[in-house]
Amino acid sequence: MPKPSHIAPQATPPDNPEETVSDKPTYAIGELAEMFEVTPRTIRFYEQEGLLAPERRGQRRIYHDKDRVRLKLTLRGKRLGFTLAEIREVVELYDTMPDGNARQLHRILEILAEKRADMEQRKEDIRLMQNELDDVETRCRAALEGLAP
Amino acid sequence: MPKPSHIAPQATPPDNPEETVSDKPTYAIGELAEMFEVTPRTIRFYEQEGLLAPERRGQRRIYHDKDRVRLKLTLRGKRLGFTLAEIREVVELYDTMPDGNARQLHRILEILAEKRADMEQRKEDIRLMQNELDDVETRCRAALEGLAP
DNA sequence: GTTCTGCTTGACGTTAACGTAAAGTGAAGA
DNA sequence: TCTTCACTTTACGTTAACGTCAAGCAGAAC
Repeated sequence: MPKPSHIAPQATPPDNPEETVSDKPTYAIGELAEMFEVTPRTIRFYEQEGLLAPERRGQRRIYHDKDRVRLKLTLRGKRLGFTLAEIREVVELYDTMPDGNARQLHRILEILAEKRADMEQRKEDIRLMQNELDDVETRCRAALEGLAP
Repeated sequence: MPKPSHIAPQATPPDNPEETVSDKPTYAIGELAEMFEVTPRTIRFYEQEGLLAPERRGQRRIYHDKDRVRLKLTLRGKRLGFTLAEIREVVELYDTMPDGNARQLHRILEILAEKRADMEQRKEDIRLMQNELDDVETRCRAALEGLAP
C-alpha cells in the first residue's frame, strides 16, 4: 500500500470529485515506460510525433488509461512494421470520428480498407514464412539423421 | 525471343553444357529490380549485406533462379518487419545446413523455434489490429448514420 | 537546509536501409 | 567510329526512431 499523501487526511471527504480515493489510475512516465519495457525517451518522442497527449500537472506529464491504451496500440503497430506516421494516421481516426463530417468519415473508411488489405498481405506473408520454416526444419532434421543414423 | 549472341551460331553443338539453348534463366540486375519493384541499388545493398552472392561475368552480376528466390524471401522478410541482419541469419541457415555439424544443426533448430514464436506473436498482433479496425469501422458507420438518418 | 529521485527540456549522436550523384566500363547498334 | 545503354564502383546524403548526455527543477526524505 502506498503511504498516505501529506496533504489532507484520507478521512476528509473530497470537495473535488476528481480526487476521490478510488479514482481512475494515473501513471508517471517512468511507470508507463517500465510497464511496456520502453524508455521514457521513447514515450516523449511519441508525444512529440503526435501519438500521445498526456495531461500536465505542473511540468510533469500525467498519463491516464486512455494514454496507456494509445501507447499499447502504438507499440503493437510498431511490431507490425508500421511507421509512426502511419500509426498516427490510424490513431487520429479516433479523434476525428466524433465530430467528423461525412467526407472525413468516408475518408476514414477508405483508410480502413487499405489497412485491412495490408493485414491480409501480412497474414499471407506469415503463412509463406511458416512454410519456409517448416521446410528448413524438415531438411535440418534429415541432415541430423544423416549424421547419426 | 532474344536475338542470337554474336559468338557462335545456334546450330553448333555447344562444347560447354552450361551454355545450352534451353538453359536455366539468368537475370541482369535491372531485370530483377523491375521484377520485384525495387531499385538496383537495393539489390546491390543486399549483396553487400551478405544476402545475395550472384555470379560474376566480367564485371557484371548474373542472377540465377536461386538468387531470385533469395531476393523474394528477403523482401518477404522485410514486409514482416525483420531487419536485414535477422533475415541474413535465416538465409544463412540454408548455406550452413548441407555441411553443418550437429551443434550447428541444433542451433538452427533453436533459431527456428524463435522465429516460430515470433510468427505467432505477429499473428496475434494482426488479430488484435483487425479487431481494432472492426471497432473503428463500426463506430464510423454509426457516426455516418447519426449524420444522415 | 541539503540531498536524493524522478522528472523536465534541449541538443547532438547513432543506426538501418537505402537514395543520389559522379565517373568509369564494355558491348551493341547507327 | 561514335553514341547509347545498362551496368559498375565510390562516396556522400537522407530519413526514421530513437540513444545519450547535460543542466536544471521540484518535492520527498533525512
